[in-house]
Amino acid sequence: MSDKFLKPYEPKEVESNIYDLWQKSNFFNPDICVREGVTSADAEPFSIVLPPPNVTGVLHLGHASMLAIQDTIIRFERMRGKKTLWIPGTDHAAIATQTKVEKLLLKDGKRKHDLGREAFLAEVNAFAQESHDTITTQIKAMGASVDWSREAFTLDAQREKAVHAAFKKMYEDGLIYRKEKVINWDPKGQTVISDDEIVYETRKAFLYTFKYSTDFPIAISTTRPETKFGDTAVAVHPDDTRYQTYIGQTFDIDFAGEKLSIQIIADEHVEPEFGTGALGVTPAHSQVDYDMAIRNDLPLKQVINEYAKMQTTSELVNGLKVEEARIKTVEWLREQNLLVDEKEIEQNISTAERTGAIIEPLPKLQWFVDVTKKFKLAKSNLKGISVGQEVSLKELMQHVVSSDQIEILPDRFSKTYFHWIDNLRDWCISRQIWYGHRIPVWYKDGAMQIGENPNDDSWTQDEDTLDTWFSSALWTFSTLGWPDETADFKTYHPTNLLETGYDIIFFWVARMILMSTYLLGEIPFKTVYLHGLVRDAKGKKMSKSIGNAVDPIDMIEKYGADALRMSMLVGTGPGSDVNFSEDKIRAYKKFANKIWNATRFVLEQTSDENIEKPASLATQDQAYLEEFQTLLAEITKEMEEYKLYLVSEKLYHFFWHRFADVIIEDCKKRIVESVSEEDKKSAQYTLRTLLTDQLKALHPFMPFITEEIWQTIHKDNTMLIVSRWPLQ
RNA sequence: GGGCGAUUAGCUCAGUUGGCUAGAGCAGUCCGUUUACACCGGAAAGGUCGGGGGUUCAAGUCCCUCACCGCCCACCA
Repeated sequence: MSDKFLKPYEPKEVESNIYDLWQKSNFFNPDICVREGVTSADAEPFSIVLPPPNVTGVLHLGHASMLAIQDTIIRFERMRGKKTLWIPGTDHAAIATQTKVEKLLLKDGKRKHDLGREAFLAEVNAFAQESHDTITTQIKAMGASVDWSREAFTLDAQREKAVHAAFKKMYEDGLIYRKEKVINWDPKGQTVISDDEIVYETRKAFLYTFKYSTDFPIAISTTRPETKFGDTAVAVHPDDTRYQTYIGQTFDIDFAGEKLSIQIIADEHVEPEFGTGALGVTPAHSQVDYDMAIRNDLPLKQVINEYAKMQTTSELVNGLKVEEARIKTVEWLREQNLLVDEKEIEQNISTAERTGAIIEPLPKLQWFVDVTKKFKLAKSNLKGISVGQEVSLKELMQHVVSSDQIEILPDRFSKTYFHWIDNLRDWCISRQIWYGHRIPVWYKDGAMQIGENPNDDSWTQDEDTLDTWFSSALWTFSTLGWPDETADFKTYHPTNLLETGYDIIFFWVARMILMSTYLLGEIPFKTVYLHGLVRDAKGKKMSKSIGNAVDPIDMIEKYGADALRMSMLVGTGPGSDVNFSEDKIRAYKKFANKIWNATRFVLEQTSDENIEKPASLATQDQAYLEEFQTLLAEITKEMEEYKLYLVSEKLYHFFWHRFADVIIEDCKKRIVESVSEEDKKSAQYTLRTLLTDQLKALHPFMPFITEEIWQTIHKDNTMLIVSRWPLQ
């Protein structure tokens, strides 16, 4: 027996060595597994793409949980003999990374526009590289058996090729278009953002009721009087008896020096019970009003610019920030005796996810993906939709989930998904930032070239970049070499499992389904496993600014990666948030030590390296072995259903409370008392077999300690990582 | 306004398709260091499974309802 078992288990001394050993073996790469004969060439493939962490900094416990779940599943399938591929990578996370670097530069007094596009991007790339390196180290520390030879980045050359190909096809199918529309403008980030990047905040606001002028017949209500300089209509409900006589009339008004031409229109969307039942329509500065303007053919009048400042002919507010203009306007209304009422109300205000700025709706020329337009599907492996069939992107997204071609775990998120699609508007994909995939469109004298670089200086490329989720949406197949027809793509797509957080179901999961079904006529993955958020001990969301974020590396240093992994897995079902508990991690460190000591005892009692199966096993031993096999059968089924929260607990329970507490104690007695040589041999064989099989069964969950023990026991250069799952 | 989740031992949480005396970690009580393990073992204690109603031979588990907490979505300005 090795002397190392005489001391308590010390994860720090073994983990990095074991990871090196795995990397040297190249068994993370399925091609090597086939070459070395541990996986058969015609084995069933099993693939997962790692949700690429943003290169904005370091990994948090949520990532640790994600890596633990995926690695456990991948290791299980590898041990079952499948051709197993887990692709790692990172995400450039356009807005998030750019915002982060801008903040860092500002500390040195540097601004992005002073640097210029090229120099600024060099700064961002340097930051991204550093962040990438840290992330890579962390992924390794968790024991993740990803195939590093296939690592990808959402902004590298191969992924750019995919982005261009996707953009081109969508443009040619009329699904990508450029148009001036009212969009969500982030005045702080100086870019448009999509509907999904808006975060609503509840705030107190005043609802003002007033008339534009003394001779205007209808009072209107608004929380934003300053936008009224841009009004082109007043809308009332068609059935509202109070205003029938005015419908269709137009009023010319002097509103604090601004000439307004207000049409009275009828629109179903006006709520007669709210305020006066009359709505001042500001088509250029409200999404709702814009839609109303389109329906009623109203003119747009922009009075607020990109810096959230007024641009009016009214001297009263021109050049002021919107908040100042609001105060001025209300003062003016009061002086003119036009203000009828003001009251405090609660209001949902739109803010930008990344910068926190209040969104200013503005009319702007942007690129969009049309989600409702019908087109002919070019390729299809989808059940229920044939090649050439007319569908919309919305319908594709709905169909593959409602027809169970994609299963979402837990199931309740399917409902959330469908609801999102029902409310989905066209996806704004252009951004006025520098970091990201530049829009693959080139202009020259009014001509446009789409998707392919003309490589000619007389053409100018579009200044904007793409929404970061555009490239992420291609991830399941861009990582496999698409648009090239690679062997990897043919073998590993669709992927088997997508494991990610429920908070990005719209941003990412839905967009991947959109792109994959549209471009390939294939689902991107068969199962979506959504994990919850890791919160702090009190249930608060972890964040760096609050200072309650826990670094997984600290936990690994203290307790070992195996303990951290187990603590993230046991009892944590899909979709439920977990509160961080250091006690829980500590408990699994003790478990690792328990495994260590039980091994020591078994080795002491079974000194021969290879214990032969005795001619006859004691009845009791037979029962022990059968008990474990029964458990294994149960566990194997649950693993296939991704119920890791049950399996991990059951393995823990069996090892400690059956094997250590009962079986070892029983065998110990029989070996020490040695009633008969036959019975002793039977007990020894049982101990050894149960230990070995449990090491195998525990390996996907606690890969380091199990491999370390395996390496110590076996001198034949075999590795636990590619040993066979012990179910007979 | 709509939808969803949670409510189980002092604390943090499991409980798989309804089925034997409801589990784990931590905290806490008593005993134990005769050789696997004090990062331990043994024993005891602790729960009207949020309230109420219903279905069933049987409910923490299914249905209805109420309460409280939390999350997501939404064009009442």
